[in-house]
Amino acid sequence: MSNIRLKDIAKKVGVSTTAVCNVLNSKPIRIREEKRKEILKLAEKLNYKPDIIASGLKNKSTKSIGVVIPDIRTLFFPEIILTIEKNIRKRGYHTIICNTEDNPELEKEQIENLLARRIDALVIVPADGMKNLKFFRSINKESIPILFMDRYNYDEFNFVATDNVNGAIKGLKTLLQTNKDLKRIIYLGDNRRNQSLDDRLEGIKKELSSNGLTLANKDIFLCRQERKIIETAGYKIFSQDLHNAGIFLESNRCLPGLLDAARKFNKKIPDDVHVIGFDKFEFEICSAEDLASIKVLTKAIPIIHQDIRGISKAVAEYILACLEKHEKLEIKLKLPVKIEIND
Amino acid sequence: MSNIRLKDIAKKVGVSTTAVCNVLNSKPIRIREEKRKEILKLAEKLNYKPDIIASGLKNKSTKSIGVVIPDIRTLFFPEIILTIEKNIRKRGYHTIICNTEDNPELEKEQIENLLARRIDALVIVPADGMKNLKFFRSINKESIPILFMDRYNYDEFNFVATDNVNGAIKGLKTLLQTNKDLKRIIYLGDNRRNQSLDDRLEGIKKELSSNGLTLANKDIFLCRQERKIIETAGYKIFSQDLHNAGIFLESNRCLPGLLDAARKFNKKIPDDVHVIGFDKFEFEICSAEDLASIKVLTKAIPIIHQDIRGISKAVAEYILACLEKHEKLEIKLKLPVKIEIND
DNA sequence: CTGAAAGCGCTTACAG
DNA sequence: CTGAAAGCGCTTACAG
Repeated sequence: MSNIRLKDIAKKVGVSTTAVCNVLNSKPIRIREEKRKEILKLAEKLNYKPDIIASGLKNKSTKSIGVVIPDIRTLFFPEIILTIEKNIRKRGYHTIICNTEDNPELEKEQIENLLARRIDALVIVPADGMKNLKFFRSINKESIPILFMDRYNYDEFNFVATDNVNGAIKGLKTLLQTNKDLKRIIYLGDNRRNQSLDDRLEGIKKELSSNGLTLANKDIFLCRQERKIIETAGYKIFSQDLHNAGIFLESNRCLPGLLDAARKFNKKIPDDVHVIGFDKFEFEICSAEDLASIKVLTKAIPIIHQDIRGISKAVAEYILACLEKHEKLEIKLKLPVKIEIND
Repeated sequence: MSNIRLKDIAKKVGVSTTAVCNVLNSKPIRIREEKRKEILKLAEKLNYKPDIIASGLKNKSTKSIGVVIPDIRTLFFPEIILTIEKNIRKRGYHTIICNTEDNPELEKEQIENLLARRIDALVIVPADGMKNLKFFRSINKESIPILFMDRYNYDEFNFVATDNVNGAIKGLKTLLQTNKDLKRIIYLGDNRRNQSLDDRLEGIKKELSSNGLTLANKDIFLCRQERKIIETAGYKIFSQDLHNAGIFLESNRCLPGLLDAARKFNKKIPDDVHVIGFDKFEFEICSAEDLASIKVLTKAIPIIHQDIRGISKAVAEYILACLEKHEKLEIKLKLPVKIEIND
């Protein structure tokens, strides 16, 4: 295939590589029309593809965007990445995806590697509560645009994310409407905190207080997001009187564990307690227990959907705009959620 | 950060870039020990990272592996990619992932772009029944190792995949054991065929014939893998007498649609008919209907698991071996499945 | 033991 | 209008 170089085409047509390069990159025509056509035809015929590595070395642009995420095995990130990819592909850019396993050391290693690959821009979903803050500060001085996604830090960095405060508020409002007698919220979330998650918690507190209610500390359950551990937290929840209570899930990833717990306590959702949470969820049905747990649900729960498409598009557009203008534009974008009520 | 070049270090230490390059790449020591240490210390201090692009241009190695898959939004591929990545990262390699949307034209475009990026090796899950066969033949002559994954073509290309014939046989055996009266199999699969899927079909035919049974043509349902369309196919299935019949799913991706159909016909699984299929599946519960459909299952169905970890590891090991030996080794690997019976 | 020089393939400022 | 030459940063065969 394309081991064809500019030089090869130049030799065959009998012009300089300069000429060929100019023609193929449609630089102002400084060559006889006849030669120009000949070059284009030959390039076509030989299926010439410029060596992106070589042109990258010269141009300081590799036409690639680094995307650093915690884990690709989710519902959330593949969707986002696919959309980003689609949007930047048209302009000749590719993504290089790196997983950090939510581990700051690996994150640093991955980012350093991406920088050594001379990526043109960097999109980061920072690991573990942004433990690499100092490192992020240092790379933020780099010349390439750096954008945080999904998780953020208000003041220092550019970001595109969900409006988590208002998302949580909207979710809680839905819950309050469904259950007029609601007097108490139980909050179930992750024990690894970051600004996005704290914002959800804050939203709940805020909206409760506008309703003359408060979120008791004992009603905040933060634990590692593993099914068994969530189930254990669920025991504490379901052993209480849940009359007039509702459960707010920081993420619906909590749901399988919560259902496991409900099943053991013979509770039904939403019959015994109303639940709402962020993000769509899928239930992997691999065992009799899974099947039993799913039957705890007598109605689908309402879902707070993040605007995945909106986030992806904003990210792609921002990156392309920066690269086009050769400038690190400013962006602090928080996108609204949509509530899906599943009746 | 690292805009530090070899030249910079050389200048500061007072040696040639050659010397610095040799030291940092631990080439046979041809330099005073004292200088060597000085170079290493300074590189460390300045956090020198060699420019992978520049070294790539010279070495013809970019330390990156292209991975071309139909769609990253599945359960299957993210898991595989993550494992491949983990295994090649140790040796300094990265993956560049491309989605083809199962579209041969896009696939060709993506691969050409990867080649222009001078990737060191290419892993392909070919789109749409290997429509790009000719193209694959032409790139297979390239100097870099090319490996097919998951989907294959027996004779021409190297591959790592599941042993689909025997996987289907094993699955059918399980079904026959569960239901001793089984006399008939209904096969539900994809209408976009490829060797992997044909092998599953073949396995079923083979095993049926060893049991003195046959797969009737009217019992083979091949359709587009969309929930609504599968549901319609399901109508035809469930309107029949399913006494002594079992359903074999080419992929459990069919399951939601099949459950939708079963629900409308008021059938239960496995009470009314036993089902088995390839791959684990997740059910997205977004509506009352989803919830109703899931309740068609009174027991979790047995699952034919592909050896995802085995596939990923074999892929990574093959690639690394080729790159180490500078040779395109041969591999035609079919890995056995595992049956998970969910009691 | 050490370094100057050429070269990977593309690009561009500059000289004709 | 056209092309020779220098350079991106790293690497290596070669000359000292």
